[in-house]
Amino acid sequence: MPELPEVHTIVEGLKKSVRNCIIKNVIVKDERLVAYPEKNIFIKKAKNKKIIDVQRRGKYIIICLEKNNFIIIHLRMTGKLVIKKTSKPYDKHTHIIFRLDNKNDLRFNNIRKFGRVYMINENEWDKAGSLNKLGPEPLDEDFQLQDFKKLFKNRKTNIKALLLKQDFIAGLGNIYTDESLFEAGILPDRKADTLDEQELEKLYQAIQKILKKAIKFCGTSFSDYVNIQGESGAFQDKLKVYQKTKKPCPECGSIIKKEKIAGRSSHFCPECQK
DNA sequence: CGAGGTACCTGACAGC
DNA sequence: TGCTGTCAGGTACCTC
Repeated sequence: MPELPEVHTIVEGLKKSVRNCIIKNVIVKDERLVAYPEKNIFIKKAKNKKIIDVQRRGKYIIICLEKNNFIIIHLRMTGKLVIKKTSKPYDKHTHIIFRLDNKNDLRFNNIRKFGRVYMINENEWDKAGSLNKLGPEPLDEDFQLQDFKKLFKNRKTNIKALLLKQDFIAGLGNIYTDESLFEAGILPDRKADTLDEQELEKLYQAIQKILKKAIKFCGTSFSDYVNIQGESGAFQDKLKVYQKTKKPCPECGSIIKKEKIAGRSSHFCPECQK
């Protein structure tokens, strides 16, 4: 489900709802989702630990526990985190339950079971998927235009594939790459080394603008909800090309096209994007 | 290293 | 109604 703005929204919700709670128990209904360490060790390590804070890096959710332990969650395609009263029955797709000390559960729902959780200490960042290999945060204040331009040195692949690579830049997924490329007027199959200085600047500005706007609207929800209380985001109403195949471009009226690029369906305006 | 394909899963929807 | 095929917001792993 989620890209950077959705994960950001979820993390903000988690800060309000689980900070200072103690994890009393963990119930794992499908151990495939526990990537590290082994299920029983995971449960043992999480038990009776206090949640100090919740943070985000790329699309990873980082739940900071006392004693420098961290629960890392990646939602992948269909993952959701919800707060439910402990007394409420589980959803069909609830696979991991963190039972808290305030009569609430933090539940990890995951239709397609692609999501993963990790439990690490301060020396185990390399155990949490590709968390320690992520590229820069696009909204980091220190991430300036010149840093963005530097990333493009010697990169020859198409721009869509590059923006989707989490070790190139963190947090962008299929929605926001398509929307950012439209905003910047760049076709998704352009080779990265053909972008001129002006186009790189437009793309840098577009990514910032789109992500900030999506965060403001609490992300994009299609059939799913986004935030921890089950409320929808609203950015889906602001999308200009993503899932607008055969609809008129909001800028020029041309028909929006969809093509498979970098293995993902890519939406673009053949007139506005060059 | 880069690029491209496939695997992992379930459900929704289109077309017959 | 029900079958089949395709598609889905992501990433890991394999091969060339």
